[in-house]
Amino acid sequence: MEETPRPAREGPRSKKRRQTRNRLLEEGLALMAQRGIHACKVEEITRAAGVGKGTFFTHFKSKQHFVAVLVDQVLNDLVRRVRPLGLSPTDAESLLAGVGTVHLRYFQLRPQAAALLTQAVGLVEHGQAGEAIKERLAEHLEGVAQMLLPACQSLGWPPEHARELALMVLANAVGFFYLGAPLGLGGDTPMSLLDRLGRVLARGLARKDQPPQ
Amino acid sequence: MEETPRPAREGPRSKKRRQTRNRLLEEGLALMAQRGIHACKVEEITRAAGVGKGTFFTHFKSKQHFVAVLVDQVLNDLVRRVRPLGLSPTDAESLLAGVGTVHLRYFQLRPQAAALLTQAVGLVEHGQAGEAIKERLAEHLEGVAQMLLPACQSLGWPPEHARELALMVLANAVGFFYLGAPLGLGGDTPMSLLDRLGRVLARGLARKDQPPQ
Amino acid sequence: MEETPRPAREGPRSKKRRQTRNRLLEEGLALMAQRGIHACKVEEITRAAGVGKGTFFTHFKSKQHFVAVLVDQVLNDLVRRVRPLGLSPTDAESLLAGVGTVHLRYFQLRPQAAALLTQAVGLVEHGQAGEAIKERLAEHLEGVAQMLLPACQSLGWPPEHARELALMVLANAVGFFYLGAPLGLGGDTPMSLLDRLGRVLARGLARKDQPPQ
Amino acid sequence: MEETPRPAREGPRSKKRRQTRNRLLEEGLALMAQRGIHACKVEEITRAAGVGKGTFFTHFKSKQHFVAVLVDQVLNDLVRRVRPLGLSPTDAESLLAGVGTVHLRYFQLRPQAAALLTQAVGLVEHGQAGEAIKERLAEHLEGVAQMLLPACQSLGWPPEHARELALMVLANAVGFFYLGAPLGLGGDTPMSLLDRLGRVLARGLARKDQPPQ
DNA sequence: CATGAATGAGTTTTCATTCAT
DNA sequence: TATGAATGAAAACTCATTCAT
Repeated sequence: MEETPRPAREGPRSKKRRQTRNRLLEEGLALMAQRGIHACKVEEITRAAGVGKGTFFTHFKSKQHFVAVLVDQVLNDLVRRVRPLGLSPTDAESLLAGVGTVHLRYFQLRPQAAALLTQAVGLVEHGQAGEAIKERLAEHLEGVAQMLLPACQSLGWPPEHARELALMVLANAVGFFYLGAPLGLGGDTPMSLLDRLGRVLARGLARKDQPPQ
Repeated sequence: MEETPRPAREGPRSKKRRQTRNRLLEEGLALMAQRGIHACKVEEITRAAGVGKGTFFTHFKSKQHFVAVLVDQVLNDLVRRVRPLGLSPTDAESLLAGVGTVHLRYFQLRPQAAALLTQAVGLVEHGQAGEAIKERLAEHLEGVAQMLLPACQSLGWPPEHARELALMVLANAVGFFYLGAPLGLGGDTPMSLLDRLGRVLARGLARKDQPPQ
Repeated sequence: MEETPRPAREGPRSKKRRQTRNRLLEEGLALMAQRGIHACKVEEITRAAGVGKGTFFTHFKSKQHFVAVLVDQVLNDLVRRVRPLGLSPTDAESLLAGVGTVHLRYFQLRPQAAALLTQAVGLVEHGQAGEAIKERLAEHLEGVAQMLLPACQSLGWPPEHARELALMVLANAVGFFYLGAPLGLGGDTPMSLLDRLGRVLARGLARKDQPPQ
Repeated sequence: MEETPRPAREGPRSKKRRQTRNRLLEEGLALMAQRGIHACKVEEITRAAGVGKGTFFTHFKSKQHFVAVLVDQVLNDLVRRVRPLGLSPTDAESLLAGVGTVHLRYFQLRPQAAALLTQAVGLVEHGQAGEAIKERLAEHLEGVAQMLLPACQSLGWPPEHARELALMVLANAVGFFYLGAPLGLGGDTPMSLLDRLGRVLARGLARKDQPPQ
């Protein structure tokens, strides 16, 4: 992932080439999020990027691989904000709250990323690019789960289900903004409320369970 | 929504016709969830339902309308489980916890429903059927928001943002199982953990905010 | 081969359907022979047959399968003329001469068939349809070889190389008219000469070898 | 034909350039014979020759012209073996037998040449390069026909049909190895049998025609 | 000259939808 | 009403060819 697909060679003079590639990714993310992965045609992307149709396929083996690269980028970007939280040691609740809040803020500012991730999941069963997406997603969740692992114990959450915790955090944020977007919900939610939602998981788990009845 | 498109009259004698329609919806939901709305072809659905391809279009104006009907059904079904919680008065936390838990349980048992709702959102901008889906979704959230309204006050949640609360509950459940499914997450989560997650929103909100530091 | 590919069911009322299929094959053979298999586009064939482009693919899984069916037809047709010669017992030379002459006459009258067979060989390595073509061709040669088997002995031709004999007869005729066509050769060769050429293989083999010099 | 297209002058110093050109032709012949003229992409050829894609077009005006050059080369090569037979005077039968045998041997050793010639015929109607191929082929046959002319009389073959004789000899050999190749026939035919086949035309024609029945 | 990045015309194939039977 | 044959608009992708470096 993330490397040039056809010929891996990246000449030094081709700074322009990389710029084109980035423009394609940028415009592609925007268009796919806006109109849907399927409704968005390759030619639209190239037109938006100001290059010929064929150019797309010199950068990406297929439309699906393009999506896979996009997913990879988004997750890399996301993890860059999340990881730091795991480095400075805090109590379990603060850690989880931080992670939740960062997720919500991230996708509030980038509803495109939420749209992309959600729709990309639909490709997971189709072709090798789909497989790549699936693996990347699994890897990401695994990473976040590792981060949350220390918190599990003090929250009384079984560590073998840490991945579900990570999933819940992601699904929360992604789902909220993906479902909300077309309904005009989520985008304008005040940050104070959003933060409160972000902390909710942590707080809810932290509170001592009363006898379940 | 929910009415036969071409001839609006639903003859009482044609029980078989309704059966066919239901079989189409049933198989369609399964196939669309499994293979994706786009990858699932009309002919696959009719074949699975044991009818000719043309029959599909005597029941549904288009493939998109079919999806709209499916969405309508799913939301009707969901609301049928949720509504009762709003009728017997309880405290805010219990109400919200109940709603959350019901959502999670519902979609754990029906990952198809989660897949359908998520993918249907991608159609929202396309055509009149998309519009219908959007409206139905908005209406649904509005309904749940109404239900949660009484809880808002005691939780200190601004009532004009009740819809966001409803959205969060739905997004939680739908996202968790839709993203989790291809990764093998969520489906096997023990009910005890799931319930804990279901209550999390309620508990997290209920807990008194300490001074934010 | 030779059967409807997608859905094998052939309703009784659809005589028209089979007519369409035949028209496609007919026009396809003509166009492919004239302009080359590659240069001949599917849409040209359907246009010539007076049907929509999509119709082609309801009859044939792909363009290559179409060619495979065509090859099958041509070989069936050819064998229908050749086989009778093997039934009435004659001497080796007459048998071989007859087979050679029939081949030449056949392809003189049907240069399209020669063009098709030749070009179809070029597809042999590509895809499953290519495989089918290859097998059909092998089967055909095997059949002719069987026919020629009795003649081998009296001609002193090793029976395990009977297939080469069959190949030579076919290659002769096909090559002659395929290479000759664009040069204006072959088509007008008087039948008397053609027959002489047809007998040539038989006579040449029949003649006792003098001590090789 | 045979001259470099863009700049017709063949600088004496650029030996390397000619080497590159030859490598392209060599690899091109091999690849086109192996995978088919159409399936073989320009880039494959340049890659095999170890040069950049653009280089191809500095040597050849187009892919089709490349094929034309290849055809020209093959025929030149072939004629180099055939011509000597016409110089030392022999009887008609020996001449024809020699020509036939040389053809068969030539293409048995060079199935690539057979494949190329056959497929090149398919280009004959397309573009100016096709025209060039056609003319080169006609010229070649004319040449061989001239060679065979003296034999015609004593064989009782009408001299105005000498070109058909030449065509038959070529078609024989080319067809045999082109059709045979994918079926595994021809390549291993023992030389003794091959020579017998090569002489067949001569012998068959030489024998006095009995009253045709 | 050599190169490989860019290009877009061109092709096969798919599939929702229509409609005659 | 049910059917499945026919349709053609689309869309991804290919690849010979051009051209700036």
